[in-house]
Amino acid sequence: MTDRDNQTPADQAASADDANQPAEGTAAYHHLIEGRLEKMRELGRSVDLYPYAYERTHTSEQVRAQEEALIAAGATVRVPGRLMTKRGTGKTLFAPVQDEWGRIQAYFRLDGLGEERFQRIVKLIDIGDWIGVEGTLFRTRTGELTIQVTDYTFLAKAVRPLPEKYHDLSLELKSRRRHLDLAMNLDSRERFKKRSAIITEIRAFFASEEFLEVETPVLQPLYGGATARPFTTHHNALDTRLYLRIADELYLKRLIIGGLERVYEIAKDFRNEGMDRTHNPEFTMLECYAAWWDYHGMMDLTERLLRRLAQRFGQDGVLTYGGQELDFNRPFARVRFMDALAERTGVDLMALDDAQVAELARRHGIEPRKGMGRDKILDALFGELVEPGLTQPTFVMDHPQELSPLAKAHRETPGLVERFELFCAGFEVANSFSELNDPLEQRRRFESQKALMDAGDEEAQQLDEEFLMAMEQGMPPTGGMGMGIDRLVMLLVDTNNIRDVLLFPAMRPERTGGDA
RNA sequence: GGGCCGCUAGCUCAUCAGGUAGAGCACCUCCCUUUUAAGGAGGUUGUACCGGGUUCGAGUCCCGGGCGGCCCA
Repeated sequence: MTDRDNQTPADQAASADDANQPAEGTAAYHHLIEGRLEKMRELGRSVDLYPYAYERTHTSEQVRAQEEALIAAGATVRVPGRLMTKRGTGKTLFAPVQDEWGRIQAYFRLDGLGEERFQRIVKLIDIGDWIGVEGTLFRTRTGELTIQVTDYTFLAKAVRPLPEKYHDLSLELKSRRRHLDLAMNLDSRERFKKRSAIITEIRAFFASEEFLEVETPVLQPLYGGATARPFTTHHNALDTRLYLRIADELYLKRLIIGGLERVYEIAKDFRNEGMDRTHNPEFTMLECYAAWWDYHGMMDLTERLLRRLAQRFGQDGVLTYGGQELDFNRPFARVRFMDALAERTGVDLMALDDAQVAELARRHGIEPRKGMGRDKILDALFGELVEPGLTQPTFVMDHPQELSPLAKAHRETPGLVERFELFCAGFEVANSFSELNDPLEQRRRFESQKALMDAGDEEAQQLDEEFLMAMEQGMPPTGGMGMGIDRLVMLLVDTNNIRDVLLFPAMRPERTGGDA
């Protein structure tokens, strides 16, 4: 037992003087905080400021759901939560207590609690503090379900005040101080709980499809599986450079090679690139691989998954996104990449030579950058002309080969690969291939990627000898699919800003002044 | 990376002809035993993002930097 265990609450409050009070002149020091610390010391003379647990009987939601029975039985409930406002009328006090599920109003009366306990809640306990209220239920004159408090327990102190209650926090503070956003905005809470439910649903879906959930390395000696620039880090004990993964692909395929026939992973990937409304440097990716499947099988799987999510989280399989209704019940449209481009440009692109393709791009206001091959220009054209129009769920199939060094050549059309992307509301939701499983062809593809890198393409993929060695051991025919979870959640919660679906989006560090 | 806009009390925002900064919420004192953006009376708050410059005088004008937002690449 330490000395601290022998301290009375008053001793603890006294020690708060020197230990817990922010020094004057620091960022934490403020007259509002000072006032709260003052009251906390006073409060500490009669109650434990930081008790260890509280026996809850009901959440605010359960109280509401069971109102009738609880009132009929005259039952006592114990509900913990945060004190959100105080409305005193002299000898009474109304104060809503907020828990994870909502608020329930508590009614404190002088004649019920006695002078000391009543004055304590009125004078010493602040908005933002955590308390547990105990009492019976009734409806007020204005019809609000309320706990008539017979006793209450102080649970934790808020030394710093909550933000103003009428107006929303600025977008910046919502992201930087997510705890305040969650405390003040129940709809923000609901959005993040929905994100969690979506991911739970995805896992249930893959379980029902008999996929095995696996985990592969975040720290990788070589990065690959996507075209992107990586973050680098250093392992001290090995004295070696490591990369944060940009994709899971090359490891998941090794599992297929090893004989695990259906695997998936939901995890963070990291890409060292710009950030904007739809990009965060770390983001959550789903990848899945199934032996014996081609991209048609993956297309069917993807369609089943999206339909299930839309039925669970939308209105009978229809999502409203940005005012548009997206219907996931009907079979998804399936169009070929080149056909979609031809339709939009009025030109058969397979018949054009490289110079003609570049010229076509210029006519549509796209200036091909140096080092952009024919296929990259086609991709840029596609992004500009076709993607924004893909509102209803649409599979775009059979892309040019250069864009997809890990995809299997198209079984009928030379120069194309068996790949699809799923678009909804004008943005990409999923990307999938019939996976390349010919190690000699894979080596040639890596080598042409290396040529691109040498020519200055910083996104080109590295040649991964370990991966090739695994593939040389024999990889079954396999379908693979990747889906950006953050974008998917954006679609399902109807927001166009990735920060609304990331609890802690990347932000530039705040400079607090001085030498901080 | 470029353009435009913003940064003022703990929070959300006013103030702008360049003349010692204000509201609501929060906070403090008082009144009020069914309130709910409770109400009533009174009160406190600030390096006006940071650093330079112009000026008798700068939150306000100019320059540089920081952070954010929107749009574009």
